[in-house]
Amino acid sequence: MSTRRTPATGPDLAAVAKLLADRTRSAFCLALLDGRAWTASELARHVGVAASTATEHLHALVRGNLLAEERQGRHRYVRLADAHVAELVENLAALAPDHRTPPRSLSAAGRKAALAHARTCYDHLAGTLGVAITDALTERSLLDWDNGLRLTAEGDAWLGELGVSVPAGTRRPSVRSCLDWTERRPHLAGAVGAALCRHAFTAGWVARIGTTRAVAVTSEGRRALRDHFGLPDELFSPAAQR
Amino acid sequence: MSTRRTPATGPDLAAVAKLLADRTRSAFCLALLDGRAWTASELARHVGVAASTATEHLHALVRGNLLAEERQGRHRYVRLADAHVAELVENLAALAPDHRTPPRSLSAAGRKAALAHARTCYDHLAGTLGVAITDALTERSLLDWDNGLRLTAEGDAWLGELGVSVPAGTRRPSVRSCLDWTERRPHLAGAVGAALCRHAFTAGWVARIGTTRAVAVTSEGRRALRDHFGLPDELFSPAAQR
DNA sequence: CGGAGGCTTCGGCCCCGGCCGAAGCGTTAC
DNA sequence: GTAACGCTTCGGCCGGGGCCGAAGCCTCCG
Repeated sequence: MSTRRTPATGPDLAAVAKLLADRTRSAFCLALLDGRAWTASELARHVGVAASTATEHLHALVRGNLLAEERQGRHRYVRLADAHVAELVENLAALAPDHRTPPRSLSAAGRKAALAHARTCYDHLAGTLGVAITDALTERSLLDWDNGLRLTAEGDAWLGELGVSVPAGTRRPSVRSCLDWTERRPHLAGAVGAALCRHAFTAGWVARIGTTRAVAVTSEGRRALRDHFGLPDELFSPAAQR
Repeated sequence: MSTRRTPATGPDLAAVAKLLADRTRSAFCLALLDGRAWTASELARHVGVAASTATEHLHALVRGNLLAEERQGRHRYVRLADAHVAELVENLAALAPDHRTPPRSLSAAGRKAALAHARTCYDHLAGTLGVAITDALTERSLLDWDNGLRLTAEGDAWLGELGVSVPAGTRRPSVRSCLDWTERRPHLAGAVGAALCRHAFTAGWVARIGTTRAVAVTSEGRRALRDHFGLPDELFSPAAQR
């Protein structure tokens, strides 16, 4: 009965898709899009399933090479296996019908606003902040979208002056556009996006809000955004976050 | 019981993934990656399921906006909805474990060889041919991979001389790299890849083999590949296909 | 050394969804 | 007009898989 099927030539698309075809597992991946490592129980609590259920799902995702795991003592940390997986998840999210569920409570609204304002998306910056930076770079001709996204020569030099070093020689595209679902507009990803994000953290421009993927722009950050990107202070003042 | 779950914030990734999480549906999409429109019964026969089964799957894929359909008399033609979907399917295939099932028969081996040799991949050229063209463009500095894939100024001019017009002003990236599963190497996709493929067909460089997505390089095609890309004749002589 | 907490395994429940064949409808071909 | 053909709907079968709680293991902490 089961042998009726044709011998299944080509890659087993369905096997990968099946891993993401479950609300719980996809919620895990969406959470992990922040690029950090989560423990199994954090994820379980986050999506509201029993620990045993989370364990099984995580095993499946790790076996399928979508997640990488790291054991530390009694904790099991998982993160997205690589940038390819992150890109796949983004792709799926972009094609998915967005529910746009309105927040149920005041605190949820606050959390949502903070997330929309500035957050990490895998390894780069997203939200209003990410889009604003991307727009600023475009306006100053450091990025060029006309013939497919690319970094201009000026952009390359500008990065150097800023002291941002982009790892070279990898297969990873240096600039890539990432469409996120809160802004519905593309922002800068790829190796340059990641380097810029790293720089923003090490230079103290931004800091994580608690353990979420939302980030806050510091006062140094506001100064840097004004000086280096020409972005007005008000845009990222604490008052603007609410 | 079902209301225990958290209210499902964000896009419904799983809904899209579920559409591709079935061997039959994913086989449909893989077949449709050739960029052409297939009838429902063609697809049913192709993957070996009953017509009624195919109907239901196709409805699901159309409702999920992964496929577009077109009715003509008693036929129902379906094709991938757009380039985004094609890209998603490719992404999934790239992450999937490839079975590399050896062909079961001589004719199957022949078909497989023809496919590996030259074929369409959604709307651009793939297989040995696609990779060879991409490599030739790279070698002549018409494509630049160093800072993310981009078309160089020379490449832009070269396309114009060749008489290939690339539709401008769309959101689609002009050049994009596509990793296909037979070559395991990237080849040229995006708007330029599509335009080049269109040109190859209209200029009579290549022709479809029957109704498959495999294509044959014509004698004019071999001449053009030599003159314009510096590719040796032998590479695409009919004898080389086996 | 004992308790707490994180993770895992197992058994059992239940529902979802993929499959087919039969029957029916509409279009095309003769 | 009649026959063939493509597609669709429906009912029924069956397996896979997602969920939980209980019990157990291992690590960390006091």
